[in-house]
Amino acid sequence: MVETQAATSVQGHDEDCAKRRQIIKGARTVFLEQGFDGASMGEIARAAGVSKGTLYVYFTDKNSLFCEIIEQESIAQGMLSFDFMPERDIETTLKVFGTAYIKLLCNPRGASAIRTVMAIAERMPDIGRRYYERVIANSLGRFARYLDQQVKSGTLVIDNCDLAAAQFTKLCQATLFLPFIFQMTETPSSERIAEVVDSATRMFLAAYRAKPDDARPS
Amino acid sequence: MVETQAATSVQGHDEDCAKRRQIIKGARTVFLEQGFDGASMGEIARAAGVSKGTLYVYFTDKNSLFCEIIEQESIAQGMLSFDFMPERDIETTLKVFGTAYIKLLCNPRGASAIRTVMAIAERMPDIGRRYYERVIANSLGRFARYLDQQVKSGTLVIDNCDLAAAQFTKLCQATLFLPFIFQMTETPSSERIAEVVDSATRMFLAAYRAKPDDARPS
Amino acid sequence: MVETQAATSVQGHDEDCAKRRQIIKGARTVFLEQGFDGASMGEIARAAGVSKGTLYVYFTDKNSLFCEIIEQESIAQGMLSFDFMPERDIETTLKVFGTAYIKLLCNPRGASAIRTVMAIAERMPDIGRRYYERVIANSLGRFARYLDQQVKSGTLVIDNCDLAAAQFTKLCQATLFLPFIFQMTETPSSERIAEVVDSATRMFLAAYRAKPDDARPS
Amino acid sequence: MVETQAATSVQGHDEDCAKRRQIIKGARTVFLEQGFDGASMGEIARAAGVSKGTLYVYFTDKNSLFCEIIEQESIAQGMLSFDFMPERDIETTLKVFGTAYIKLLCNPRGASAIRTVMAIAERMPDIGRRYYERVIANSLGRFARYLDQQVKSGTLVIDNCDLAAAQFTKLCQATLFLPFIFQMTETPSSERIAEVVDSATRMFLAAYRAKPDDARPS
DNA sequence: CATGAATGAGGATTCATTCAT
DNA sequence: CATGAATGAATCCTCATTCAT
Repeated sequence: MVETQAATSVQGHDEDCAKRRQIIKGARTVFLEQGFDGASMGEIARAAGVSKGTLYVYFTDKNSLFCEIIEQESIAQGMLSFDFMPERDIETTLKVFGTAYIKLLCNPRGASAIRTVMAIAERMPDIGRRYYERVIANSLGRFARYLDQQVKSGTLVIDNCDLAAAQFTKLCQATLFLPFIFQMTETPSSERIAEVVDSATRMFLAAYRAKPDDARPS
Repeated sequence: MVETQAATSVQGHDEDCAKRRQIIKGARTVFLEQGFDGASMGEIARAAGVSKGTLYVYFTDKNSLFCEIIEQESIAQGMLSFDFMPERDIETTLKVFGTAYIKLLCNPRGASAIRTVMAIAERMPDIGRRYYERVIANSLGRFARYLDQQVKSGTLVIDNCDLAAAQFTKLCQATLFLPFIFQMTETPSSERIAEVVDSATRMFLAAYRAKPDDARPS
Repeated sequence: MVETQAATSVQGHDEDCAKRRQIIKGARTVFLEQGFDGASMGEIARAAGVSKGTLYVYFTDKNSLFCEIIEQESIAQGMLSFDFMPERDIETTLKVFGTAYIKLLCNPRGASAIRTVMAIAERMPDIGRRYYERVIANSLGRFARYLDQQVKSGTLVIDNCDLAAAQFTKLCQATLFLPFIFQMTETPSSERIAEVVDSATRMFLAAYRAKPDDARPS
Repeated sequence: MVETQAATSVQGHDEDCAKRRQIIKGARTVFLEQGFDGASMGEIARAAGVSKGTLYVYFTDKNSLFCEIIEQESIAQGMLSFDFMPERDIETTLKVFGTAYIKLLCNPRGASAIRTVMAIAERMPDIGRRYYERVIANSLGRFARYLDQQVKSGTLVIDNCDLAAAQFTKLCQATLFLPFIFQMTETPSSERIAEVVDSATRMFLAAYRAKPDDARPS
């Protein structure tokens, strides 16, 4: 109510007023738990602690509320990104990245988002694409560029860095992701993650690390 | 309602009479195309060419019909399995298996099933688990046993064959599976599949093929 | 349940089975009493003695139920038509027709239909047009053709029979129709109707009856 | 909220302060365009350029706002009335009046008002009655009094001037009003109006003009 | 007074399920 | 057994109305 805030508080219910955030929070819970069809606007309203009518003050319909949730979720996950510090040795970098990546994928929230988006991707392809681009392609792209640098600096020998990036992330998922997403296990322990990521790193480096002979072909 | 029918009508409707199969066929189409919530019993009845009432003669409710579909689908996919001919050289075996595996995963039917089950796994965890066991763990298990044999026969050196099996299948998915399931691309071409599977095979063998030195440590 | 009926009973819920008629009856009451927007599907269901769901078995939506009501109503009113017996003397014919016409217009049911259709004509022009053609233009047209005959037979001298027909029906409405439709009065008594129709007839004949001189211009 | 405004804000909101007029203007547009049920308070607020809350400062509810609109509209139309200059010859007077009357009835605004009121008359009979009295009975009454004068001055011979007044206005509507209100045609052209009004005038005078013989029966 | 955010009752519509035939 | 008409609960969404500021 003071002048310093006046400029931003005028904006009405379009940006990020408290109610809107409150709704989004409730909707995220319900949508990610129940999926698009499983979630009802009534339940969302209850979860958010507002009336059903209020939902429609902030979002034109169920669809657009859902899109907003996925959008935010994908931005949030896309931002959680991984610093590839070029000066650090490759092995450590791979392990740190792989571990962080798996922890993102194999926790209840990340898995819910993936499941929910995957489920709806056939009927709402745009949602699927946006999510893929924001969350998956984005990390993968940054990782691929890191690999590029390493190739240029002679540490690695890789033909197709995009493929290599995908390969590494896939290797890290090995026995962890699918069992988790199909509800076979709880979130994997740090030990199991470390084990799988170590193996992935070894395999990756075995395939792509520059050999001494490569460097000195003369 | 007359006696002439009594004999046949006694047998019950529990096994696999034609009507039941007909219903399952229609339901599979609709469930896999639309997902659990998207499918309506009316549409299923229409697709199966029976009345809505008949659905309830064979299945107690929508839920149990869905379970049956997924059960059958998972059995069907689990049966489509891969012959690991021990006499064939490893490289070829890996490539043949990898290619078949990806073709199974990245075609509309396989993807629909995975999507559908993944989507529901949070609300119906049993379904998720059964599917995983039947379809994924099953193939993976057989592949792991094949690797075991190869380890025993000295062709490969693998510490954890379950992990290795998962690694190979994951490597084969590298750049193919997710873009497909998130609707970024159509079913990948044979060429692209071959490329990715070849790279996976190379990487796998680089890591796990027995080196000449390994064999003669004595 | 006997064979003689088999052929017609097959038709399902498309033609005029009892339920459908029952729904239409209830819907007519409610729609004509409350107008399109004022009527709720719940109230219609209650008035028809069926469940809300049943309404949608027979009609795709509120709109099409409404159209059906108006269609039927307009057909019913259009069929109530007026015999113009050429052999009867004109004066009697006009009085009989005028009286019947006003009784149609100025009774609760006819008025409700006109009101309801008029109200919706701006948003659903097709409904307005169909109703006008079926109910109004139809009677008017037949009356105009009767006048034509009388002109040809020398009894009347009329330049524009369509205009004349409209004029007569309007004259008959004089002080009756609007007060009734705006709820100023109950259905007018036969005496009042006779009075107005007599006056209309006199005026019409004063303007259009062939004078003796017209017939013998020689 | 400061004292400077106190003085003016005391006067209450009952009469015709600017805000109130502003609301009425917006509401008229929306109500006449969409009908009572079709109009939403939100749209009215938008059309009036005030907040929804303000509507309820000036009017207790939607109903009473609607009544006010119809009231004002009926007054406005009732005032648009027709000067019956006694010195002008009857034929001209009738033609001028008939033409003005039809132009009032058969233009979008007049038609909207009639349609709107007619539509609601069954559910809100008072509204119907007030409108009839103000708009229809009023013009008709003044016209009837004019006819009275003409009867007294010997120009016309009319038994029931109220009936005659209604007859003339009805004759003028002949082929024009109903087709227009049922959306069969656009606003009729001046030529068509002139044609119908001329015919009405001729017919009216043929029936009611004093004949030379009438005047000198003695 | 003026606002507009918030409400919740009510409306149209869908759909899993039942039941008389 | 097979049917399909009938149901009514549940869903999304709208809108008149209220109230704190």
